[in-house]
Amino acid sequence: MTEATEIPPPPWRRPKKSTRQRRPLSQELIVDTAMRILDAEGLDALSMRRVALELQTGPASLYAHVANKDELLELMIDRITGELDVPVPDPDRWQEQIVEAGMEAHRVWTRHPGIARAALANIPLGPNSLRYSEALLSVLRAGGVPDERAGWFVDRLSLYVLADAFEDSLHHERGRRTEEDAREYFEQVRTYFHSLPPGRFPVITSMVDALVGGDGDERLRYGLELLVRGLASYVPDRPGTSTGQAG
Amino acid sequence: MTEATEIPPPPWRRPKKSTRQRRPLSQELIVDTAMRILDAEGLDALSMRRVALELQTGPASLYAHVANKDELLELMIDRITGELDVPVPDPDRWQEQIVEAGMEAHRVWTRHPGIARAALANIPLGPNSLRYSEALLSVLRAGGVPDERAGWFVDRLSLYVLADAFEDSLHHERGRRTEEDAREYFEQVRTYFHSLPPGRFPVITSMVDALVGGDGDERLRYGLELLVRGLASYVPDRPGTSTGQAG
DNA sequence: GTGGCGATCAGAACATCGTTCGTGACAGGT
DNA sequence: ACCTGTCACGAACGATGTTCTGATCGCCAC
Repeated sequence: MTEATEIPPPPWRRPKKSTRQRRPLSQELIVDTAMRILDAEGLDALSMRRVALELQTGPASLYAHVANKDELLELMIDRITGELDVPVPDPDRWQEQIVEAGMEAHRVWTRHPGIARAALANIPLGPNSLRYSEALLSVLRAGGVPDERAGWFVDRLSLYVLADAFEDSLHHERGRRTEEDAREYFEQVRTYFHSLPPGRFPVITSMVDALVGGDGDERLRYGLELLVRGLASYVPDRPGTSTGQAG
Repeated sequence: MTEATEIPPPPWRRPKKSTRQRRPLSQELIVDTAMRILDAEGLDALSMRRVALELQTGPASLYAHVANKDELLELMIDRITGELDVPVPDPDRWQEQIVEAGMEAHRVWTRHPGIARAALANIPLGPNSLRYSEALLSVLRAGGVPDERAGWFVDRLSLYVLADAFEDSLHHERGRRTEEDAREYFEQVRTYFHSLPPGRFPVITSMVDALVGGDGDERLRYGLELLVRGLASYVPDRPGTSTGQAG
């Protein structure tokens, strides 16, 4: 009948040393709870009220520890950035390392659905973000990329990765949740392309398969490879190294 | 006392031929009004209530002509896509043409602040979008890009351009509106980078200028050039053509 | 000319949201 | 033992998108 986890402590059993009876409610606890909601139900379900409810309190209580929802999101973003593994620079594999870092970053961002949108709103300056940027720049420098090219590259790279993650979350939001739904949606697009008048759209109708083929991961990787190969075209040749950029 | 624009027509002066006394309220009129609000005050100010208010009616009236806000946004997006100029394929200049097309698309999207976010949510299939994709694919085909590469490329390209426009609108939303604000913000970031401990962030602190230099347009163009040069590395050499992709 | 019908309009309401106001309770210093 | 200031939180404010329910209007058949 009674739930073991819910009953309040008996009044005669006052905790000694004046431990607060009220739940101590800290910024960290709020972020914890928000992360749990985000991961389980997505950004749409993450409201201040929802977090407060989960903590069995009112919405106003949160504002003592967090300025507003935007600040809460920023705190969450830096925590997520801490999940990113940073590669150890290997001069001979810098292109693969960048591509793999991009793939992994995308994996991490989509694991917390919708938050990528908030990550686009600011230049990431938290400690974890700095650590991550430092690592990527090290990989590029080891690869012989000139500084002026490398600096902007990490900016463009993370913009691209975040955008793809955000796009995924938007599609998710629009009902295309499972891999099956996505396939079905793509199939609709394919048949629509096939139904177009070839006279007016000669190119599209002649390359439908090239347009709708491939899943999200393949497209993501392709874009990363475009960026990296583009960057490689700015790298002066080192003796004894073949970058394979003319293919 | 009485305002000339507000007084109703006198009852005895009934318009002939049964011209509707009520404003005829059509889908096109709704999109017109929504575009006006969007351009003047941004996506945040664009609510169904605001559109209805502008049309001197209630919010519910709009739903007879538009399924919901998402559909209204889609209609606006296709109309905006119609503003995009399409290049005439020139095989010798395809790389510049793609870069310029990207720059111009970004200009158009940022002219309607915030709407890029909605454009990311769906594969664009309206008539204007198809016309635009057809044109870009023609440029790529003229340049000798293999179909499998070209198909995904337009997808990645528009993702990148839309993401940059969306990012701009987010920064705009966060108060960094004028060119002056942006410069000030960048200056803050520069001094923050300079204040970092060089022991822990040797790479970042040694290339601050390369990180924070340049304005939005330069960065946008750089990313476009990365993508195009990356794509060029997949294009088989044509005799008598120098693509300049090495160094 | 007139009656009726279907499309169009719009007021009110519902369930949300982020955020703020004001009040209450508790802890620690004096 | 009182006082003070910080923290907690119910209630409320002004928004939002959308739906329900009538009311109203124009057109067409008769």
